[in-house]
Amino acid sequence: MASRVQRKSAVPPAPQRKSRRAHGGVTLQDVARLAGVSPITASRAINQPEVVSEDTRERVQRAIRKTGYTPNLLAGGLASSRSRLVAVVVPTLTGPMFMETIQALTERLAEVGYQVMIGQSGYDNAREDELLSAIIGRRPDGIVLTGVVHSARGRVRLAAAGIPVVETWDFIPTPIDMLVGFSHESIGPEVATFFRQRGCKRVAVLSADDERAVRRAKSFAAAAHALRIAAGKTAEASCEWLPALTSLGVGRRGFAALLERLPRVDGVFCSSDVVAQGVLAEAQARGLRVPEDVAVMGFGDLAFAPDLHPPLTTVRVDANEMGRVAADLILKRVAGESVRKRVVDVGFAIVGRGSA
Amino acid sequence: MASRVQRKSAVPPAPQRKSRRAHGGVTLQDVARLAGVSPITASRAINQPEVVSEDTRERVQRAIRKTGYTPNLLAGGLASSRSRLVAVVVPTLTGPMFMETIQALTERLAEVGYQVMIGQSGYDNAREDELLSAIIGRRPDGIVLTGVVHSARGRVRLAAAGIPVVETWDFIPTPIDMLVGFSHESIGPEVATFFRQRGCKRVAVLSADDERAVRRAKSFAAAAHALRIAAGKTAEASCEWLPALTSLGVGRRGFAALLERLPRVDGVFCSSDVVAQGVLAEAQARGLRVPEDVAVMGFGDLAFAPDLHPPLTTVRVDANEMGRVAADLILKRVAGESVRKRVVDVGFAIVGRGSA
DNA sequence: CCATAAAATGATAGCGCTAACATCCCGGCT
DNA sequence: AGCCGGGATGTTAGCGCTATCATTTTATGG
Repeated sequence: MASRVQRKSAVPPAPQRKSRRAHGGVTLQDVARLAGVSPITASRAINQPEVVSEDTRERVQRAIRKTGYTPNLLAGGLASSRSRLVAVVVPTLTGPMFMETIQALTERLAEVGYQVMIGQSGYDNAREDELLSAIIGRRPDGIVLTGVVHSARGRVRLAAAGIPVVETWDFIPTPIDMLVGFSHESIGPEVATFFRQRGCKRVAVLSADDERAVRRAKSFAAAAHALRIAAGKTAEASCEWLPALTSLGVGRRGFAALLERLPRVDGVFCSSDVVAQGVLAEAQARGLRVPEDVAVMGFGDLAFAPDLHPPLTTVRVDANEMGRVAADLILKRVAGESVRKRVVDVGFAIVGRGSA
Repeated sequence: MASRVQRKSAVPPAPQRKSRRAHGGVTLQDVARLAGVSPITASRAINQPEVVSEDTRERVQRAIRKTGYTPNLLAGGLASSRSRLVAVVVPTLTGPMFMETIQALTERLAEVGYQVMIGQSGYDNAREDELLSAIIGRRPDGIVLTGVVHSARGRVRLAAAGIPVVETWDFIPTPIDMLVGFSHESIGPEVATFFRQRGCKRVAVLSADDERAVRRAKSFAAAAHALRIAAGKTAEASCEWLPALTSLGVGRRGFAALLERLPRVDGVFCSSDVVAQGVLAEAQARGLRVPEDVAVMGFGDLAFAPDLHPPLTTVRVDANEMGRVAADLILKRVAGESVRKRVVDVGFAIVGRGSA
């Protein structure tokens, strides 16, 4: 450490350098001093307990308890380039669809000391770039996208960031990195076939107009048309669109509108169980019997589905599984293991209950 | 640029010191070099654009775009002790109750470049300490608790951490720091009075057994008893308890159990709209007319409440407002302004609709 | 008893950024 | 000319932690 220009004149005895420590917080340094070891040993006692001696570990633990030390994960993350953070992007927090996935993800990650950061993309792609900056800037160890579409620009940025990315709730041929989801396009034909087996002759779909719901709806309408059980003249005519943020009321009014247009409809595929619940309510209010007059199929198999009246027939997707697998994929990557199966199809299943 | 110590003996040409830069990431240094300014000036161009000259700002911006630089917020947070992170603790992610608050909070904070980190406490207090460590370790600029509780030890730790804390969804005399919520105890009497005005003679409460719901239920039962309109012999006997994680089905079966015990009940206060929905379903299945045979009151005024059949009378609390105010309180604190009103009561309101 | 490997600990130098202070530059005023 | 004020920019030194390598201590065997 060479001093600079001045050398003579020992007048300023101590430069009394600044200290930015405003926090008054306890640092690893303090713990180490109290335990009588070097900071790095204290660090090891915390993060790799197996490499330090029993005795040392004890002393450090005691010092931690005495001082109430909480490691600064920002500093640790900066030094080790492991932030122990995983970012999740959801279109919206309200709406039970993705919550289960996030919950499973959060729990799995919490087990190994990881936290989850949430970003809301909204259903428009406007603020997306900003959101990406916020996320990438935090240098998370992984990013989980809940089926969000992304601009080409966004996809490139994500890929370039060198952060493990898991896309969920969808199935596309070219994921940014990894993917765990299911094919929305495969659902339509299966549901259409199910309706035909149940004897429906004029089915329609009541769907939110967010991107994935639209794909389910269109594949359904096309299949129904091909099977000659579509209620409308064309596939498109058999679709009734709802705003992306659905609720029971939206479903209810949507069904009313659908009946207006296609009074003889005898089967409805809904883009979510919430919408289906609205259809059930409207049907009941109009004295339509379910499933005799109109069969109703939901999507999601949410908690309330089996308790509806009649119990809701619906398409189940394993939201939990997606969360767990997404967590595992990221953790595996972080651990340096290479992931062979970068694309996982969790599939779906039609759960036949009373409503169809 | 002074070379260092060695001068003679050019044998070891370069000490070839380690470089931990595994990321290959672009740093502020790179941007600064490209823009022809010092790193600190580049930093200012980003964070305090108003203090640098127009020309410099432009050059830095261009360099950022060219390199695809994304600031490392971990490093920035460490250096400035401002993490631009706010942690939220919820009992559970599923369940729509708190989501609206978190959504509002997230949106407000995103506007000013803050992110939200989520922690799940679960309804038991076991992992709480671990969760607190994880949160405090991240050095968030604020912590939002949905619901107070928390072990004495936890409260002390939070207070000691020196981080602004906002408790929400409750109202207690001695918050850790700040609070925005409403009094659960005040709700019971108002609802009881409402039932009496509606002419109910034998009311009961069907409630989840999480801490705050219990307080609402007990205050209601006590008030109903005092008004002599309780269905049970004692206040406690007028309560039917449900597990904390409620669903439509749980509410439905809970109501069935309640009817078993108190067949002549003519008014039910439910701990959430979801439970109320179950009650409505069960009533319908049994041919009980609502509100003629039994009046039903929910709690939360969730999105579906007005669309139920009959429309649900319920207690509304402004979940959005709580999120917004919580965000504002924290931001104000972060900005160094002192907060005079550290306790905000957002109140509640009974929304009379068809079910009671 | 000493060589040798293995285990435990320590010294050093950053990770990428910003606070605090220092310097420079330029116009305006005496 | 000389000095002052203030805006723009630069220098220095960390923030609190850990990767890397160096050193010390301990176990092991010949």
